[in-house]
Amino acid sequence: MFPHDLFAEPPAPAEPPQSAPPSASPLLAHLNPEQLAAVTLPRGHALILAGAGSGKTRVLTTRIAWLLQNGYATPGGILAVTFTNKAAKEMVTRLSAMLPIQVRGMWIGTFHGLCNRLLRAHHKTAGLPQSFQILDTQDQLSAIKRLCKQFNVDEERFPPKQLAYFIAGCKEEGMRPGDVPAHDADSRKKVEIYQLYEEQCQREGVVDFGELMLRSYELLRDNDAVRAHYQRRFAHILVDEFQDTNRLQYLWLKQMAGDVVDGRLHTYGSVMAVGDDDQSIYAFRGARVGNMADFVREFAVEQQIKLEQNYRSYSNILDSANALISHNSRRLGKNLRTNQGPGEPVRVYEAPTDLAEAQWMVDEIKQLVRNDGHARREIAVLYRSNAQSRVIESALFNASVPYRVYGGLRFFERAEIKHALAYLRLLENPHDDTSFLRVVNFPPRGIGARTLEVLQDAARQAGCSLHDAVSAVPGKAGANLGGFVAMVDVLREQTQGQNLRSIIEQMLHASGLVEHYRAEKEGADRIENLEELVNAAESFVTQEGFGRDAVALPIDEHGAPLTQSPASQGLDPNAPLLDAPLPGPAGIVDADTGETLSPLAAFLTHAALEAGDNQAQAGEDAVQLMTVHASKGLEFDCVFIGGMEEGLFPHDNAASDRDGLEEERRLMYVAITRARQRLYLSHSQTRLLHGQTRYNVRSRFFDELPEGALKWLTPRQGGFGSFAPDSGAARGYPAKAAGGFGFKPETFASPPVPPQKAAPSHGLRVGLAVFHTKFGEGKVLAIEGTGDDARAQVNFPRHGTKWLALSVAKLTVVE
DNA sequence: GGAAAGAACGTTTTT
DNA sequence: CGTTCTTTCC
Repeated sequence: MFPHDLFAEPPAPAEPPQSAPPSASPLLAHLNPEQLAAVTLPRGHALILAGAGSGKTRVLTTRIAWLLQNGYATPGGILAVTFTNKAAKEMVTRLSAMLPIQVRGMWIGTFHGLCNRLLRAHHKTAGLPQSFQILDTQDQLSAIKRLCKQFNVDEERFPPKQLAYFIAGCKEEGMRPGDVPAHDADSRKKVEIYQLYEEQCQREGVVDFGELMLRSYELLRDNDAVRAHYQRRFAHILVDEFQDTNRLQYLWLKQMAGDVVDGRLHTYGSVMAVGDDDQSIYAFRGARVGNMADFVREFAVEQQIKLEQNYRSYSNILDSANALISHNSRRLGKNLRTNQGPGEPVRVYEAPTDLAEAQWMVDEIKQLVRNDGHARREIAVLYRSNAQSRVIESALFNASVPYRVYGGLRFFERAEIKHALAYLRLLENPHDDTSFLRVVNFPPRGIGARTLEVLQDAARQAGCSLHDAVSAVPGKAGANLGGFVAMVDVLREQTQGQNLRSIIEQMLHASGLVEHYRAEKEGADRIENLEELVNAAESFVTQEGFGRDAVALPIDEHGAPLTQSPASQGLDPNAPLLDAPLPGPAGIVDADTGETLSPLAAFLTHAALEAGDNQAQAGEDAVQLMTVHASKGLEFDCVFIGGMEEGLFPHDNAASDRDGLEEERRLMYVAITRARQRLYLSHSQTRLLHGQTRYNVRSRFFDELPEGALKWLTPRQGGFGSFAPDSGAARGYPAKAAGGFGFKPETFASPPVPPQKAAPSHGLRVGLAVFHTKFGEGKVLAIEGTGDDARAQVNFPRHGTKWLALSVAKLTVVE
């Protein structure tokens, strides 16, 4: 443990000056005044509101470089947290380009990656085996399903997916089963399952993503010596994408930064949080924008800097983004500006069908490439939901335009890779029942559901893992099981002490995986992936990925820093900074024993925390297709945003409450601000969704864009556009039907919707104003189905958007 | 134990 | 409509 008196106080770093020094350093050249101010902030907590395209990452990395270069911080004193591995990598890359310093001593990584380091280092204190395995979302779900079967949970009433969501949600809020308020029978049952799930994970030595965060939070909270060590160590904590932090991550940061005494937070280092409340688009998975306000209050933040200069887009695009987002209430307030001219207008296209919309996109894309010389990789098509990509893909395919779809399965999530990893995990930890069950009969070796039931019963009776219960199963089934276990056990023996490559190769052979896929018709790709796994392991060992982890824990058994880089001795700004290899063994070090994590365990950790990228291959010149969410942080010369329709964007499931609608608007804001030069928005009157044709009105977001920045490529028709814009109250939208039909859809070429196969008996049309006895006046947004099944989506100013069965609801058309 | 037919479901997603 | 999971049947 860490006796307090053994903490050698690090040499007091010089205080950052109260006023910024002249930007003589080349580091600070080309920064605008706001950026410069942020980079050279004096000691103390700060919130940087960084608008889209305002040089956020640049500020963050330059800040770190500046602190180091001027001796205000040592590499060991830096903690920089991001959300994605990509962002962490980029920070490291940029930093190494700025300073000839080894970035190894710094803790730069994702929340989960850093939590993993903490837990490996202090696994005993945290109550975990040193080589605990990490469950990804898939693994977690199968663990829950298994639990439900074992305890006869009614999966109708408690769908495992929902339970997984519930458990993850609890952990994100920092709640253990005992902390969850449970007033009704249903929630009590859920909490009970949560409790059982935790016991199961603990027994098997596995942790899920939420547990990684929660467990390390508790480690800090409950262990004064550990907490004190890190608090003293990290003089500068920097957080990227702060608007995306959930409650638990905020609590974690607070523990890292200081202690609450008498209700007031006393901190050691300085926390710099960088974020943009307007780009908060992950509330649905627990992100709390409110953390920004809480941070300002609880940390008594005095320095708030807004980065509002945008270096990305022409002003027509930026004005559109600004105008749109101004319709949100509860903003911290920020307005992007640019020095560039207006640029091209934002083009708006209305298509009769989703097919036609896609065709229009393809035509425009071809022109952009042929006439304007844009690279295809600089053109992106963004959409709200993945289902929309299909039509666009086929249109691009038919026109032989190369394209690439982002998202989908990543490398380490592929079934064959997960199987291989399961075998490897069993080598590390035979009691990992999730992995056991995954591969016990894959490739098939005559172990069926019946046998496994018997085995699971036996294991439960004996209170042991499946591995240990195998001998309790009699007969031929038992023999088969015994064969499997023996194979894994022998493999473990044989590969002891061997290098990673040879371990994996032997596993692939002994498990029969390769042989199995060789016999399969579609197996060639899978075998290729398995070979790629060997390569991935190889490069993990040799490349810097493992090198970075190698110094994950630079402290010895007394808690003193192990890092003997010049940095930890206090940095001489004039001394040449060395990039010498660090002393000491490779691997993550145990804080108590000095033991290092085996390369295999480290690789498995890497596989769980970094699912591999699903990026387009560099060098490939293809049009980029992705969801708006996936586009965050990226930028393109030309951006198409399709499906700009009520029900899609804003999405049905989000448009009913104000918070949901505001998040949709932020999503649209993110989408718009991806574009550098050209922005194209489109919507379609009809769209095939779930096998049914839907009739959609164009999105209300069009009415929130500045008319002067837009160019309508098709005549505007009645719809949301003809209503008075809302007067602040999001719920009051659309205000009323007055003037809504000044334009007669019939006067234009496009057919009225819905098409008149047989005149619908209800006499409703999209866009009509209707009256409901209970909800009052509303506007028809969409109509689905025919006859008795027909239903209409109606927006009522005071009751929100509702789907009404026309055979039941009493609707009258308002003249 | 495995292939084939049927049912269910369909916002966004990183770790 | 298309995918994925489940059930069914051999």
